[in-house]
Amino acid sequence: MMAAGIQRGGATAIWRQIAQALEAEIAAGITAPEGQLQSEYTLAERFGVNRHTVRQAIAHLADRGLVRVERGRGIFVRSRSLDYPIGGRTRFHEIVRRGNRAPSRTVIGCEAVKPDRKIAADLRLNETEMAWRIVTISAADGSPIGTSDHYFPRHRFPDLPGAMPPDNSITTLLRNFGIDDYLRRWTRISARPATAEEARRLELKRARPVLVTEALNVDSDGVPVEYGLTRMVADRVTLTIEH
Amino acid sequence: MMAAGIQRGGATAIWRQIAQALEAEIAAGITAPEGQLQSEYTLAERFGVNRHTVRQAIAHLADRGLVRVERGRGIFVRSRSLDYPIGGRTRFHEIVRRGNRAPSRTVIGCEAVKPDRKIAADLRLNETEMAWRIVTISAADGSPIGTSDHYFPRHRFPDLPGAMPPDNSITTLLRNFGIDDYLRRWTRISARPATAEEARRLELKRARPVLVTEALNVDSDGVPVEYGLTRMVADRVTLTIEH
DNA sequence: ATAAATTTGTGCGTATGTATG
DNA sequence: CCATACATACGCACAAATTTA
Repeated sequence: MMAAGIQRGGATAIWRQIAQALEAEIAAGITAPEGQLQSEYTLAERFGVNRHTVRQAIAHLADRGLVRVERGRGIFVRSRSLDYPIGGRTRFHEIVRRGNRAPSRTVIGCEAVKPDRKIAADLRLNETEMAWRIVTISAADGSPIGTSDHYFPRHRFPDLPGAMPPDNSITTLLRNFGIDDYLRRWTRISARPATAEEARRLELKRARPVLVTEALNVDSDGVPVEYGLTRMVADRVTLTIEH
Repeated sequence: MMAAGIQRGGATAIWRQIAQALEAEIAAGITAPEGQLQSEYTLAERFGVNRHTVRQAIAHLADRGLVRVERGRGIFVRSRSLDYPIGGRTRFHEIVRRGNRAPSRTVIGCEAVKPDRKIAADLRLNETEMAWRIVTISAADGSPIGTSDHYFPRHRFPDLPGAMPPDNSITTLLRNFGIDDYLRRWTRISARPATAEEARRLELKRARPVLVTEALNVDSDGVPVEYGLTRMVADRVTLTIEH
């Protein structure tokens, strides 16, 4: 039984000392984000205490959002999530760069479709008009952040697939059609577990929750130019809004 | 085998006709929100098609968020979720009433606590200052929408528990302390599966996702008066933001 | 497909030290 | 000094979820 720096009968409770020790290890990067901690049993042995005492410490860390406990699997370090400000000018590449991470976007599909009624209404398309749908995966430092369906009115962007810039930036794409600036008019946010397909795209092992955001972008005249349906990995982003 | 209005070899695929038929039934309220659809096998028999064809239709409805498929349990109609606008003046009671539903808030806990460092910083409290924490459950038409931890600086609200209005409205509570108006400065949004305790409070059967929102409210002088941590049932609300 | 092993969740009982009245 | 309450800590047993063999 190695005490491992634990002081019994001192002023601070044993479980608090353990919580502090584990927090320090996480802060120091000894246990990486999304990495797994030792099991409760192992930690109890290591600190020379009962498993309940370790559990008390872990519960405290979980409450504070530092770790995530999964029954039957283990204890995992929560990765510091990307701060994703949503506002009138929301630009994926800018946001990720501001978080000191490298943005990238992959196009996994591009086709002309007859849009859903609701989407057509948002884009002010009539029954016969078509839309381009571009399906993408966005990542920060290579780790997938979200997958999006972008809809554009086809009549305004005749050869959209050919105008796609190398970095797949929406901002650059719209600029190629003479739209120098665009604004986000509204955003709707909900959440649900990822589907199997989404889990595959976003490199999730299980059906973790995704934040589902719908947003409408308009040009400087207020005319809709893009409708986007994005599913973001809830564990990897925090949406922020300044009012 | 009853065809039940299905046209074979027509212009529209059979699965689309089935999807439309089911959508119409949901819209007409024949299957209530959160109610269970017939099983895939039963539907297949009813429409006189193969179960795979029904599955195609159901998958389409699930994609559009009209139904939720739970393996081993069945197909459930998603209840039309409450539109919850988030902005500078966000008031729970007003929002729910605007959705033509009856708001209610239950207090399940009220105590003086030493706030977390992060919360203390947001409320501009020093190490020694205490905060009131009021734990509530908010509901629309009796159906729980979310559960919140509200933090208030104690020095500014000496006898806060005694000043709680009958309807537990935060707006009225603050008015009782001379704060006629307050504004939301920012909101942070993430999502995760509900904990067991949250599932109990929110009347969820399993760990469905909750939208976790943190928000800071300030008075007309910009001084923080309330920090709120709310966990909302993702299936029952859609957050909306106008930019 | 099944079984075994691993890991967390929960409950009960016991014991100790500290603070309060 | 005693009674009570509370937080802390340990031990054992089993349930439930997940992974591995």
